[in-house]
Amino acid sequence: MRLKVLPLRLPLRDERHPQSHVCSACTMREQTLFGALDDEALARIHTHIDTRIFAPGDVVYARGEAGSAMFTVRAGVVRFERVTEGGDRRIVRLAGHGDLFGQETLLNQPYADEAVACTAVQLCRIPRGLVHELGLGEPGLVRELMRRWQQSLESAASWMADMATGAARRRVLKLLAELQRHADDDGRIWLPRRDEMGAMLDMTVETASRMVSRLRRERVLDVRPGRHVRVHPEALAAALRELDAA
Amino acid sequence: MRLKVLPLRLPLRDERHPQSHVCSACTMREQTLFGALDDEALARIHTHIDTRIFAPGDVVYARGEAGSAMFTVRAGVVRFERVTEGGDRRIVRLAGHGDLFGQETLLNQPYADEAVACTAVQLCRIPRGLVHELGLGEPGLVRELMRRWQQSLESAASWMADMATGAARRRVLKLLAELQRHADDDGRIWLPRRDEMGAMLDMTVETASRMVSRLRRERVLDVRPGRHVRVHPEALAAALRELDAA
DNA sequence: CGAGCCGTTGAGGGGATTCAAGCTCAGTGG
DNA sequence: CCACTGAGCTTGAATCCCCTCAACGGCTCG
Repeated sequence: MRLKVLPLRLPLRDERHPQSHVCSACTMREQTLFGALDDEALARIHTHIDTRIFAPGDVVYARGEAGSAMFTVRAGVVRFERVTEGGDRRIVRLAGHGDLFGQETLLNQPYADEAVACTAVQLCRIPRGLVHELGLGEPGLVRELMRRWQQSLESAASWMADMATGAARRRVLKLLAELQRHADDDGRIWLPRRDEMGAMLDMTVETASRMVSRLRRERVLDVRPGRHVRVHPEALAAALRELDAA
Repeated sequence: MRLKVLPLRLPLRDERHPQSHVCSACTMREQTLFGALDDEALARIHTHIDTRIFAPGDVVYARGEAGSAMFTVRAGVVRFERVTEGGDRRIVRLAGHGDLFGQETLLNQPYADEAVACTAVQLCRIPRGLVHELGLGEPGLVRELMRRWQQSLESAASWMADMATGAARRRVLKLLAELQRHADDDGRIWLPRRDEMGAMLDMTVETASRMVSRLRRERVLDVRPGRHVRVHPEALAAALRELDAA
């Protein structure tokens, strides 16, 4: 999956333009944390927000790391892992376009999970100092932060209900439905490696492979060369309906 | 499990005492949302916080309900359920002593899960108006709120890693370890009904029963008449270690 | 071109579910 | 007082789904 860098009307890292200009020109402004701020508030920002690119498999941060920034997903998919006492990793949720993560840094807490890029990923790195700079006095910002926190919580809960419940086939179908929400503009989705699917759905690579193969035979999944993967939405919906009927 | 009402130095609902007196006398003050507030701030509270009692099985609120309050657990255990499209319920996490839940009401959102009392439960009902009354200007309160949100998120993620991973025996052992954290003063724990364990751990009642029976034979669990259940901490720890070794 | 990673498929075994029966116990009403 | 009932728990037997172990093919890369 190739990364399409989202357009900014102004160049990044251009010293002639303070951060506020960059943010106010951001194509995602309405969807992000600072969408709630007016230009006047944005103008008070001096801390630097920069855009960072990660390749698939890159670690954004490690669990337990004492970072000092949180992140907004501009493009791509990020996963959050932790390792059980038994020693095998488990993926606890995903983040996609518009999602905020790493908020725990605002509380001076170390990161709770390991964040890993699934696809090519473009992130905005938001230093925690920036939020303090604006102050928690900015009510719009506070509210927006809370909204993000609740969103993460909701995402975790529904991940629990969808990806950790029922037979292997059901879980794989639910995962595909979720991945479809993160599809790119051409309708292509990121299909995890089989061992990654295993870590998400608590199954072996072999089982994951069998499920995928079967879904390909059933024309729910269309895997074309070069990791161009497509889902047939109707077929997927039909398969899910069929499960619920039983 | 009988509910021991936590002592308050001042009576509840006594009109002669404004809310601030009740809160400042609260035996849990340090652990709760308003622990961060000083007496001066507390004095500004006029909205009424009351204590509510629920019996096992009582619904605190339903999913989708447009409530107007959040809750702090003073005593007992609360569970959060949702129903999958297939129609079976799934418990996504628990809350115990000191935990805050229902925060989404601050965002004017309907409750995300159904909240049900597991044991006898004593809650503080905190109307959302109260937070607005204090204003989001109170930085200590905002920070405390964020901390709670992060706590819920962490709880959901670790629930995912513990209760939805591995073989049935492992999941049951992890559940017991979690329940032990919510033990009462006498060291007794709440042992869920078998179908409730099923909803937590995604297994059938029969499997849950078999696992419990086996743990009783192995002297990890001590079930005495009248729902007085005790865990042998060392035996439990040993059983968990044994799993991780394999 | 061999090495290694990733994916796939098969065979066999084991763990969880399914189906079924019986048990305990609290509540109810004769 | 005790039979009756139903809910919750337990146990057994058969089935099935998923894991384990194993082999193999395609692909990339040194």
